[in-house]
Amino acid sequence: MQKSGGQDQGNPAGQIAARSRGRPRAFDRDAALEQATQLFWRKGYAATSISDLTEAMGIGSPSLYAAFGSKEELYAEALRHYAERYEFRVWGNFRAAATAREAIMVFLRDSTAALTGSCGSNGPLGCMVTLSAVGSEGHAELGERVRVARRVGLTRIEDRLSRAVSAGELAGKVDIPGLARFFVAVQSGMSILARDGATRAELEAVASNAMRAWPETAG
Amino acid sequence: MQKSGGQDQGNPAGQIAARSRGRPRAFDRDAALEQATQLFWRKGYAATSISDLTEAMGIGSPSLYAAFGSKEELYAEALRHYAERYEFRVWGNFRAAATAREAIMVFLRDSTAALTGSCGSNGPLGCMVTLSAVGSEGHAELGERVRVARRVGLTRIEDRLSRAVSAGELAGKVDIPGLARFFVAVQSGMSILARDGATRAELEAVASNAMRAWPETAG
DNA sequence: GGAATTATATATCGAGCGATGCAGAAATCG
DNA sequence: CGATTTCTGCATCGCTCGATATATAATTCC
Repeated sequence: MQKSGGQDQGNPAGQIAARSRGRPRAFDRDAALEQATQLFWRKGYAATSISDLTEAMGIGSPSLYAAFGSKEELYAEALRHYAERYEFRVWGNFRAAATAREAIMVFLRDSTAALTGSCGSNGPLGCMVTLSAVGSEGHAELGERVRVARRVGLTRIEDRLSRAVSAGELAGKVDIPGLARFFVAVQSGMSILARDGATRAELEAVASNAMRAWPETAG
Repeated sequence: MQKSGGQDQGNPAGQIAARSRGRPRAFDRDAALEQATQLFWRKGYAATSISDLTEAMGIGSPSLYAAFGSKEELYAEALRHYAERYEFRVWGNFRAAATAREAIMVFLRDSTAALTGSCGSNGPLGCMVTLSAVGSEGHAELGERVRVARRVGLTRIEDRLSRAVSAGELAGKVDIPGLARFFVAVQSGMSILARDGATRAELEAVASNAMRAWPETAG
């Protein structure tokens, strides 16, 4: 439908791309994308209008369409931006943890901070990916992207738990996908609690309770 | 804004109201409300248009406005309808359970069926109340109704757990609001998993894992 | 039957939606 | 410099949104 090309401004390593000719863009594309992301994050896809976006981004609609193509493409790029800019708050320490149990623990604990905005983030409450309902709103392609993003988290946990089985930290009979889905479900539930105004301390209690479900090592 | 009165057709006990004069309504109001409920449930408030609604309900827009007042009022009534028509699938056995532990267990187990449509329900996947984002979409009053509905579930569990403390089933030192919020979070997370296509068996595994977090009676 | 009352069907309403056409401004290239 | 290229601001496109005015059909009351 759209001439998808665009200018591929998203260069891989933050480098300034080869200078194009013609009039230069008058706004900071990344800053505008950040504003759009937060708006989609807070209000969802359907309830966010182009007017809302252009006002928050401080640009006119032709500039928006020149830089991002369409509302759908902008949302897709906002999802990418969100993953790059915010997900490390939840997954950063997860990767570095020595044991799977600690990994899950910091995953849940860091989530309490990220979801309630207690980590210095200026973002809205809850997780943009978890709370997105764009797939149910009649935008199948975007919905699939969101589902994939959700599945990434599940797979990360599954992989970490599988490694724990190999390392003897978990018994081989443990249902790894089931356990992984449980922890993902807990974090998803925390997103909804956060959006309803739950405090970080309240989410900490949820996380502590969830950790009690950790399988007995039966040592 | 609107002349809110209407005809108060929702009589308390399913009785047929005193026959009004004039031309009778040509459609079944409850059946139409059921259709509207399922549409809001599946697509959300913002993404559901009046055209969608009138088509699904099989009526013209003037009939919709005569019967329900406005889109917002229709959504509010759909929430009420949803609570009356669907919530017993999740909470019915909860009330009858002998112990708090069994109550939570059947609450989660019945949720797996209700959320995946495995209970003979023809409804969409997931919970309409849990997954609603109407409050973030700029409709504060509806958002508050949804938040209240979500809080009802939390309070039910809190009350049941408190009774369990009184009955000696749980130790007095247990953080009841925290434990209640944990189980609510698990069920909310199951709603999102269900909407993403999780099977009932997968949700059963989530429920089983969650039950392992039940506090030790330390007998 | 005739008057009064109420619901429906058709055809819109103004507003806002997502998206563009166009002319001018601002840069690079020769 | 002039030619070319690209972006921006203004105005607006066609469309759909939520919501109604109007005329007609269907019922009750007398």
